[in-house]
Amino acid sequence: MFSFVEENYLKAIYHLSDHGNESVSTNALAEEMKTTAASVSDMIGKLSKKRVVDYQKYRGVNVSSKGKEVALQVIRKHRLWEVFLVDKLNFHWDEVHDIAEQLEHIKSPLLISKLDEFLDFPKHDPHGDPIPDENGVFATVKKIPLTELAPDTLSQVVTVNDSGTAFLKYLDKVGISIGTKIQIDDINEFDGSLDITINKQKSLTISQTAAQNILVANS
Amino acid sequence: MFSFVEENYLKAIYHLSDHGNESVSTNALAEEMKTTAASVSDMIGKLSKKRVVDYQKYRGVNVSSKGKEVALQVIRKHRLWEVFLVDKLNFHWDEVHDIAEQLEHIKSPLLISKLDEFLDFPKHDPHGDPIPDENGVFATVKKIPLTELAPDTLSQVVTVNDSGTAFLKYLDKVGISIGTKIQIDDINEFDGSLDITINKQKSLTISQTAAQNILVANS
DNA sequence: TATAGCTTTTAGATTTATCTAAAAAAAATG
DNA sequence: CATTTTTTTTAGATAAATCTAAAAGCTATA
Repeated sequence: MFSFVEENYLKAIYHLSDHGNESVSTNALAEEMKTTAASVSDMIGKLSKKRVVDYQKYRGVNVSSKGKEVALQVIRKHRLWEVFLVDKLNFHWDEVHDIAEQLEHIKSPLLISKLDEFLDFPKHDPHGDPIPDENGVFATVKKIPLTELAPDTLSQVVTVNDSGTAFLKYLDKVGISIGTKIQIDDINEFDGSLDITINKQKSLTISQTAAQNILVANS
Repeated sequence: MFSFVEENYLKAIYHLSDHGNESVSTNALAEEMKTTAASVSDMIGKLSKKRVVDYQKYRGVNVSSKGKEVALQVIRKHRLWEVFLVDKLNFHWDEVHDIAEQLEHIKSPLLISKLDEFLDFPKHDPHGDPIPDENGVFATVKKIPLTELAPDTLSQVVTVNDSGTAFLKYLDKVGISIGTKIQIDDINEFDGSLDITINKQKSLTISQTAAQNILVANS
């Protein structure tokens, strides 16, 4: 079993190593964990003894395959709890990180599988980040512009193309953010604008230009 | 702020002292916490310095008014999470204690107030224990036999009178347990039997004898 | 390639919560 | 009421995670 602190280190190493692809320096990890290089050295030694990281002195550190598994389960829990907080408790997506940071350490595989079911097996968190399954596998989804989505198909916003302030401000105003669920109700042929429903609640019309810049995935 | 361990000690002292009414011996507390008297002595000294317990050497310990507040908030969180686990995630009421024991330490007042709302402001947990409000106050509810409940009023099972095996087995079979929400739909005059709906889902008829032994509170 | 400068590790302390063993205080009993 | 028994506290150690300060190892460059 791993302590909260050990889990947080594994998660940080996983992220900083770009999903385990490159090794992480002690200093980079110290900055991420808001601690000193000395503390990081200590902890890496400990994790290495537990065989969850690969480590050689002065050569940086990376997650081992076992460590990657642990990190992915923590990430899975974090993201599922974020979905719960936003979808069920009506938190805004930018308020949930710190709470999920605590909830991710709750130990109970049954709890997580029941939570997953309760949330209807979401594939992305409210920030649009993918949620690994119980085996640590990310669903591969292809992102398409909203203009290419088939009518009456439920999708979820994954990214936006145009990250200019004006566009983001517009999205915020109409209530679209990453993770928002969108369905196309009708296409207005004369100008290509779309009548859509967001989060199964609010209906509105958006221009073809806006729709081209909203990337969605079938959810 | 209090550590998980400190919160657990305060909760244990609150319970063993019968809601703060009598002082608790070091040994009793050691047994409850599954630790040694020496560890308890240490921790009591620490809690005393933080002014959350009243303590004189060799005289036992009790929660101070500040400590009682802390304990009641932890108890509130524990019981709300139990309601969530049973009502929303379909756990059985006897599986939830250990998970709630972890969830009760999550720090976020906003989370708890939103959870409370999401659960529809429950007054009792799935074991029938009352849930203190945000000020640590227990709702005073009067328990009445189901036979005396007004029709179409939502109530919640608090206790049962007849604790014989046969009756408990019957309740289990029809899906009634402590915490179950019950509404009376109709009273059959000729034999006093009741048509009821439980948890806003399932309808059934129970005998007058059974109803007399089910104690409910307006929820 | 020698060395200055940065990174990393080690050494030694500190804090929190625990332990065992021993001492001190209180309670029970003859 | 003295003494045995039980309870409680103190003393000293341990393990986890952290810190500061100093030593050791890399690396870039002059």
